Amino acid sequence: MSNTKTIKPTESELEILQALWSKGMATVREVHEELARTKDVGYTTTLKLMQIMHEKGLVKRDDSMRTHIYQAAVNKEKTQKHLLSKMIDNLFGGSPTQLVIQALGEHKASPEEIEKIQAMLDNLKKQ
Amino acid sequence: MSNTKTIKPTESELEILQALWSKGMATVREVHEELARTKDVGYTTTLKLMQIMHEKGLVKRDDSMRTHIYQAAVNKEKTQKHLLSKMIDNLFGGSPTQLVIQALGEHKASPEEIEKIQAMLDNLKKQ
DNA sequence: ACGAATATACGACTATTTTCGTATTGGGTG
DNA sequence: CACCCAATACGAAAATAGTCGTATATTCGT
Repeated sequence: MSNTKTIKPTESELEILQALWSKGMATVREVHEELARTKDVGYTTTLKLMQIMHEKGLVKRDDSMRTHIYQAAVNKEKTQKHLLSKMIDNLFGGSPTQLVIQALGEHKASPEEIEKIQAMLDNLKKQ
Repeated sequence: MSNTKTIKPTESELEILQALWSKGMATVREVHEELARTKDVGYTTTLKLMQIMHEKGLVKRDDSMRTHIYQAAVNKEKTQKHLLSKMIDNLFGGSPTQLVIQALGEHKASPEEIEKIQAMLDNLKKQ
């Protein structure tokens, strides 16, 4: 009960989370410059977004200094799984298998990767 | 190519598309009753949504009769692949394998489904 | 033929997300 | 110290999504 807080970052929030996941810790400026590479957006927009994310608990920050240092407060894998679930529900009629089949059918995987998945499946079958 | 149109249905629109994909053709009433099974929403809300989707070109309809008949105007597999690709790029560093692993790790698949995926992987390896 | 049921159209209201302008504050530099 | 730059705070507009009430039209049963 305590957790299971609905992780539901918006599209823009996800972009910021990605930047933070890859950087670990970062200032608003750094995150903004990362976003600005692919998107035309103002600095204060990024700032505001990150402030809102802080209120929502999506990011943590150290504001003991004038320039605040942010980091993600939500786990990357958890977030991935959550959004994956959403997609499975919304788009694949609740069937993870359908999603997997589509993903593998469309996007080429190397033999090594295929082995990796097969190993995982073998493992799953044993349970 | 008439395509390259950004397929970006909202969450509610996706629910409706799912109903239409499974039914092929359906009235607003039929779609609404499908949605109402899992969601508390008014009939006119569903109607309005479907009208908007019609304007956007997400659905087609035959309005030659009083009760209009709707059907999806976007292909299911294409939509799935499109959104899947986006997610792989945005959230899984471009690695479909990572996505597959997450999906299988979180969501239980039945032994039959596992077999199905394994068969597919075997097939992929042969190429 | 009339009333009930059911359909569409459409406007408007709410909520959420995204955007940015402007004010203010804190430091560093000359 | 005075000035300038970079940073945060904050309000509010703009854009998008979702909701539903109500008006109107059509069909159907009796």
